[in-house]
Amino acid sequence: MPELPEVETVRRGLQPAMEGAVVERVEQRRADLRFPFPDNFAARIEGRRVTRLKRRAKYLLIGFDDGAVLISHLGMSGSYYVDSSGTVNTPGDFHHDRSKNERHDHVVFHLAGSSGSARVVYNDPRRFGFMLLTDTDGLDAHPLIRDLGVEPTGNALNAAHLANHFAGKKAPLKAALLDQKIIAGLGNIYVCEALWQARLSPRRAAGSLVTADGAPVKRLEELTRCVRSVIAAAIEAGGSSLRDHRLADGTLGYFQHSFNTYDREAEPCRREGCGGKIRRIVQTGRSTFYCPACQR
DNA sequence: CCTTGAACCTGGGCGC
DNA sequence: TGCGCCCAGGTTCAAG
Repeated sequence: MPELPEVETVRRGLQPAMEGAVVERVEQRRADLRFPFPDNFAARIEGRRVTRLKRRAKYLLIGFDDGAVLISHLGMSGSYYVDSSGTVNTPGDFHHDRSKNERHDHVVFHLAGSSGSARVVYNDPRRFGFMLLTDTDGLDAHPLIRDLGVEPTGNALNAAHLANHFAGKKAPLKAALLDQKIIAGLGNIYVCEALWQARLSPRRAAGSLVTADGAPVKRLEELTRCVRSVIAAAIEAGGSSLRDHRLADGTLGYFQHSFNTYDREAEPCRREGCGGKIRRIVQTGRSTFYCPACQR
């Protein structure tokens, strides 16, 4: 469940259980996910206190009291869940049926916190996710972090930044917005949704939104606002829950009910007075959903 | 430089 | 019921 809003939702869900807690034991149940685990992975974390839970783009960053940082990426199917049944006040509502998935519980963090013990479990059927270790000082220079573009939250994302990167680009807007070196954290769903909001065709060349002297045109400013608002709304809704993925606290995000394009092929466009039909095309090997009638 | 396609994995849905 | 095919929220690497 992994675009930026989902990872941010995971971060918020894990924070109460993890921040300030001591990792007493780590069960690493296989040698690799997408990449091999770091050498002595469990040993390097056991006994450490979690100081901070952060996020950069789609990366979850778990900081420890010795300066170590665990970089966790959820790939396509990674998820975390918290089992706090050792605590006094157990919500108890997260005990949904996980039986068929348990064989994909690859890592279990056993935590001791101020309010009792908890297990944080990482589950990932397709194993496109991974965990790596670095340290706070080296984090910004880490190859996975170094080249990331701006966060689509906050002020870093603005039309001038996009104009710089879009100028002269023939690549379609869909591809340009998915490029993590320009904006970090957008994925297939939210790119489709932002383009619908901005009434822009995913097939339009990115460079067509930049003037000859490199300035953003009005519609690029509008696109910037749409990207920011779609991401903000999705975070607010707790992300999207597809294919029954759960959030860290066992609940479901509900932004999928707000989709205007994603997975709505042949359904009517929801724009007032448009009357068009959502179409599915394939761009760079991935589905794009859009309304050819109102997105130009 | 750029764009495209395949690869990495498992599981769910659909047509036959 | 079963099999084969297509599809899935991501990223990387090779080839043209």
